[in-house]
Amino acid sequence: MIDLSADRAVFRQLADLLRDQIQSGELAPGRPLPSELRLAQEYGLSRTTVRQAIGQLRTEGLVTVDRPRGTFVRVPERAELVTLGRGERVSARMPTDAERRTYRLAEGVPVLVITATDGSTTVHPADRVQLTRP
Amino acid sequence: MIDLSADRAVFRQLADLLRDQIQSGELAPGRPLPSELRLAQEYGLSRTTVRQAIGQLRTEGLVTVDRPRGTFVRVPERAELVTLGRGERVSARMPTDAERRTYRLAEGVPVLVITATDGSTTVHPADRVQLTRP
DNA sequence: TACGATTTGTACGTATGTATA
DNA sequence: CTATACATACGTACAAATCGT
Repeated sequence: MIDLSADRAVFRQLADLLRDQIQSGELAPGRPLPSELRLAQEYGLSRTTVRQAIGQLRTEGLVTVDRPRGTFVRVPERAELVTLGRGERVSARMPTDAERRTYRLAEGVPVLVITATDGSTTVHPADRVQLTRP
Repeated sequence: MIDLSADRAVFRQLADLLRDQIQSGELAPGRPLPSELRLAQEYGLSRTTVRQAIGQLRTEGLVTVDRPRGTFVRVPERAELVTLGRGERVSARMPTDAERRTYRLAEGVPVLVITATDGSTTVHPADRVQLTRP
């Protein structure tokens, strides 16, 4: 399970375990993770360490927190298709805290930035938009 | 500066201050942030709280840590142009921990995922690739 | 309505390890 | 060799919101 003497940090090992359960479907989208206290007791860790592990999964966009109801496996959003115009360029980056609030972005969700030929940019939440080239 | 009685968490207020200094150019790319201990003393906070603030900026991709040299304002990478093929679709997401290691991605950097018409996908670091539609 | 239990968030502290200058 | 700086991991305490009784 978790090897205290391993090179890899304990909280990363716990994140790995939970990520595996999510990606294997053992923890399906919408399902709650065990509470932080539960995980701490289960694995004999401090709550701090458990929170580090869950924090890792949050930054990866794999789980969302509904405080104080619990932490849940993220349910994929329905993505809207946006057509890319001729000459437009696409990049992606993480939003700032302010952008996250204005776009109501969940944690661990990047934004797609489209730059038009005139230099103007538009920003799209990456979990709700997919770009197409017709 | 920092208002302990404010609604906004102290570590978020500190993150806001530092982010402002970065975005205004007061803290230019490549420049080091004050050390965690320094910031803690400067603002009368615990090192834990300072680390939370810096952690926020790390997830936003604004700073990188070169341990134990210090924490630095991220220097933008030179982006390679990748042409988008007909019918291809683009999305973005955060990499897992394993992907970050394989692609040598810095923290807070998303990946661009291109899905071809046959369903195959290719992954590009979002800080080194920009997509074009000719 | 009221209360208590649960759960996550914030903030503090300590100690130790590791790599760099 | 020493000092510095970030990483990990433990602990405590309290706040805030939700939920069931």
